[in-house]
Order: sequence, then structure tokens, then C-alpha cells
Amino acid sequence: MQSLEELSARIAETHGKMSPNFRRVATFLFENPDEIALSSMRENARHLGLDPSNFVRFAKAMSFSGYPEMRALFQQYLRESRTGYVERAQELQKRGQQDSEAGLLSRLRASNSANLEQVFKQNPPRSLERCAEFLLAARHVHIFGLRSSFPPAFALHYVCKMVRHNVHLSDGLAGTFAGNMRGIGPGDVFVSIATHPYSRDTVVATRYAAKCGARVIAMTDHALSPLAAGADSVLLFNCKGPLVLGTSVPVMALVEALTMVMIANGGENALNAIRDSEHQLKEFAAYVDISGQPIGAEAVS
Amino acid sequence: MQSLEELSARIAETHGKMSPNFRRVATFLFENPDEIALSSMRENARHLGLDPSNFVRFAKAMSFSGYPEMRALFQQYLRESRTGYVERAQELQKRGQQDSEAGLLSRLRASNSANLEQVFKQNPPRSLERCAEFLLAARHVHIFGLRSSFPPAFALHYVCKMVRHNVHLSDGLAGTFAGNMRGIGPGDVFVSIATHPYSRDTVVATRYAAKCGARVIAMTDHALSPLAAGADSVLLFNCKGPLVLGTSVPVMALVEALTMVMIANGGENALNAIRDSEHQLKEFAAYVDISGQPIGAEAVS
DNA sequence: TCACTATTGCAACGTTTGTTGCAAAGGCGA
DNA sequence: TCGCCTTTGCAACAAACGTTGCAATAGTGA
Repeated sequence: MQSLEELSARIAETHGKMSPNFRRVATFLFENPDEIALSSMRENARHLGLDPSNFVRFAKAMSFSGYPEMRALFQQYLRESRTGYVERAQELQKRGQQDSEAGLLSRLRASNSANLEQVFKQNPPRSLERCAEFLLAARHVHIFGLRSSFPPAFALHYVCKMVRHNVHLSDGLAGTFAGNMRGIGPGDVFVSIATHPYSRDTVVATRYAAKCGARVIAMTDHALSPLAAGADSVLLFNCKGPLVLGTSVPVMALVEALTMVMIANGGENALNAIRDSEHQLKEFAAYVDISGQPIGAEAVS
Repeated sequence: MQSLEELSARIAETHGKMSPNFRRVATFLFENPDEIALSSMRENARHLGLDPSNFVRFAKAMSFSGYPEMRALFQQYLRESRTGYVERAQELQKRGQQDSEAGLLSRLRASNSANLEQVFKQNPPRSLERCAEFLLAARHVHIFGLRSSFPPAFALHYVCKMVRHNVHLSDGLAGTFAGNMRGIGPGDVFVSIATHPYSRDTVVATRYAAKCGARVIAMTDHALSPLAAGADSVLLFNCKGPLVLGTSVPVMALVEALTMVMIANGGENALNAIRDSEHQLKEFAAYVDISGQPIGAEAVS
């Protein structure tokens, strides 16, 4: 018995022949897997109104050496993919040899779905609205994200720039951090994006912005992130998955949710601004259709 | 002390004046929050080579009544980040009854889910594997994506660069397209990313690359896309959603699926390359922990 | 009905946990 | 150098833990 999947199969197979109490334990396992991992056996027994021994006997009936061995599975599940790059990559390769390529991908898909759910769960509409208000009311908006956090930063900047012109993306090109942030102060908004391990520059810049009196919106992966400390608003997302490196899918979803709320709250102005941007790009023949011909005004879909 | 945020602030505030061991404990908290929740105090102490009492004293120094009270915060956090199916379903129903803001967001979420499903449906493992082989065997890899397609291009480049050094991202900085692609030819791979409306530069560059004999991987939104014509491999994704502008979430998922397959197929070499990248970043103190201190080798868990 | 078996709570066992007093070690100013 | 304060490991403690033998109970077949 080495995986939750095996345990699940074993339970399903014997569920019909179980005693009432065993059945209650089994049900509890499925409905509260996190509690198995986090709470003690006795606590869970108390919560169920059962004697602790039921849990021990259940574990042994499932051919574990004891309860701790069974619980270890649930703990492992909870911390799955929360290890370092290297370990995760090794696991990835192991799995790749065992399972088919398709299995790997389906795991990725499952993790994506779960992470997306979490983004919407962890960040209530109120949080997003609050951030959107900050952005719309800001004198200047600075967006900061490095390395793997650069794509979402760029995406946020790309959209914000359409709605408002005073939006700046710090890409650190040729060490221009300081220059980009010159003059930041009260009335400005600083959006910083980072996940563990946190880039030094991002942390420093965020603290500097806060010190200068700017409002700070932190988009990060954990409430304990150095970005979250002292931020005016914190938006959370998960970046853990079966990938070797963190996934950016949830951040992107979060960024897009934020921009959507911002545009919705920005009224006609925001919509018109976007329409203008689009039109301008077409004017400059930035886009082409399938034949390679520039898209003219009449070709707008 | 009732929340992780408060704890975070308290630690950040006193981190400078902490004793060496306390600092190690603090660092451990931030880098392994899950282990605090899941493992026992003694286990974590063992893992750190520290006496258990350090943890107790640390908790008390942070004005907890004892270690369990501190750990409860971490457990609660882990619990909340992983809610059960039932709660999720209930919330889903609630969402439907809520105001328009939430309605918009739930539409966004639904569209995200659907698009993600489609990414995995439209691109069978075989396609991804084929692309991964191209990338791993290439002499040089060029990645091209502009505007809203730049984030996924950057993300792809960021990961590929860890595995292979001969990967180039065309960002069009100062009109350097042509320069970046100089010398492209047989044995090279050109990855181009674009959605409707297609950037003129991307189309031109892609055709040029194909003409030079490079293999072309097209990541685009439609089989009829100008990128798909003449490409050696086409990966498709959807970019339509309730947003005014297209969504980048599906492309990111596609990019990450591709990189995952690539790493899984890359063997020890890919693994070592990532290990090197990671190490190099820490060498240069690119990352910090909560206090703003560089993450040194001894802090690597 | 009786006898047999499976089920379950109880109570005690040894283990591990979180905790704390104490003393040794280390650092710093006078 | 001395003396003081902080830091840290050690060892012992109570509490909580997982575990198990035993007896009471409930259920089943003859």
C-alpha cells in the first residue's frame, strides 16, 4: 500500500463488507483527507464520536503497519509538489518512466483545474474590486515582476496600458529599476508579483515603494511572502503543480480576472480606451490576416 | 497573534535582532510552512540539526502561548488552501445567486476551465512529444511572440533556457528582429506564438524561418492561422473568453505542458541543467528570504 | 433457544510530543 | 582580565499520542 490510489481501490473493493464503524472511518477518509493529515488520530476519532482504536484497526485492516503509515500517505498528498525544483523534477522523470505520457499530462490538467478553482476561491470579488479601484484611481501605476513572474507582469501591463497611459512596467532592462521608480509616492500604485523563491530586487523594490507612500498590491503565492508584509492589498495564487518549475497559469488567470474587473468598473472610458488602442494598432498595420495583408478598418471583426 | 500575516510582520520586524538559531527557525518557517503544519516540532528540529527547545522558545518569543498555537496557524492555512468538493460545490451555487461582479468572474472561471480542457483535448501527447523532441534536438531554438503572445513566449524561453543554452527570445527590442534571427537554418527550431489578429512581424518572421530551412513549431489559435501554414508542428489553443481581450491562460497551460514533456524526456541532462540554473541564481543572490537576506547554500532545504 | 463469531468500548501500556529548569558555552563591555 | 548577559544543548517532566489485550455487546446460524 504505497499510494492513495491503491488505498482508494482497496477501500472501494472492501467497502461493502465493512462493519458500520469501519465504514464511517472510510467515509471520513474520503470526506476529510486533510484532517487525517493535519489532526491527530484521537482528534478525528473524537470528531466522529468513535473510539480511537477504530482508526488503528482500520489502518491495519488496510494492511498498513499502523496508523502513522496510513497518515503519512495523506500528509504526502498534501505536500505533494511543494518541494524544491530538483526533487520535483526527479519525481517527474520517475513518473514519466512509469506512467504514460498521457498520465503525466492528465495530472497537469488536474492540477491546473484545481489551481484555477483556488484562485477564484482565495480572492473574493471584493478583493479584486478593491485592487481595481486602486489601479483606476492611481496617479501612476508601476508593475514589477521578474523571471517567472515577468509574463503575468507583462500581461497586466499590456492591458492596463490600454486603459490608462500612466502605467509602467519594470523589466530591469539594463538595470533601470531605480530609474523606472523615480518619483513614486503617495497616489501611486505599485503592483509586485513574485513567488517563492522571491527575487531580491522585487522585495527591495516593493519595500521601497511602500516606504515612499505608494499603495502596494502584492500578487504572491503565500500569505507569508515578503511581498505580503505591509501590502495594502494581497492577491493570492498557487504556483505548485507537477511541473518542475512553478506554474504561471493561475497567476495569469488572476491577472486577467483583475483586468476584467478593472475594465468593468472603468465604465465607458475603459472600453473606449481599449477600442482606441486596437484601432491604433491596426492603423499602423501591426496585424495581418491569413493572406499576409494588413488588416484595414473594414476588416475589423 | 491570530494570523499568518501578523506573524509575518512580527518576524520581519524583529528578524534583524534575532539570535542565529532563531533566525534559522524563522527562515525555516518561511521556506517550509507546510512542514510546520504536517510534521512534529521535533522532526523539524531534527531536520534543522537544532534542539527542539529552539522552536518552543521561538513560538513564545512571537507571543504565542506555546508551539501548538503557532502550528495551528500553519495548519489552518493549509486547510483553507485546500477545501473539499462539497464546499466548492456550495460556493459554486452561491456564486450564481450573487451580483453581476461575481457573475462576470464565474463566467471567466467557467471559460478558463473549458479552454483548459480544450488545450489538452486538441493537443494529443504525441504532438507535444514531437515538439519536445524538436526542441531537444535543435541546434538553436528561436522563440517569437509579440504583444499578448509575449508572456507565453517569455515563459517558454525562461524554462528552455534552463535546459539548453542555445535558446533565443525575440522581443523586438529596438527593432532587433532581423539580428536575432541571423544565421537561422536547417537544424534550428523556430517557435512562433500568435493569435488573431496576428502580428505582422510574427508572420513575416515565421515565414522567413521556414524559408531558411528551420523547423517551425506554431502555437496559435486556429488551424487556419497564417502561422500554421507550412509549420512542421502545430499546437492549438483557444483564446476567446468573456474578456474584451483574449485570454492567455490556455497558451500558458500549453507552454507548460510542452516544457513538462520536454523535461521528462530530457533525462539526466535536463535535470542537471535545472540544478545548475537554480544553483547559479542562488550564487548571485538573486533570491531572498523574508528578512531580505540572500538565500545561501545552507538555507537550501 | 444456545453457541459462536464479529464488533466495539474501555483501560492501560509504551512511545513520542511539547515543555522547562539548569548548567555550560559564548559574546561583550568595563 | 573579570563579571554579566545572552544563547544553546541537555535532561527530565507531564501530556498526548498510537496501540493492544480484554471484556462486554450485538448479530448470526443451527
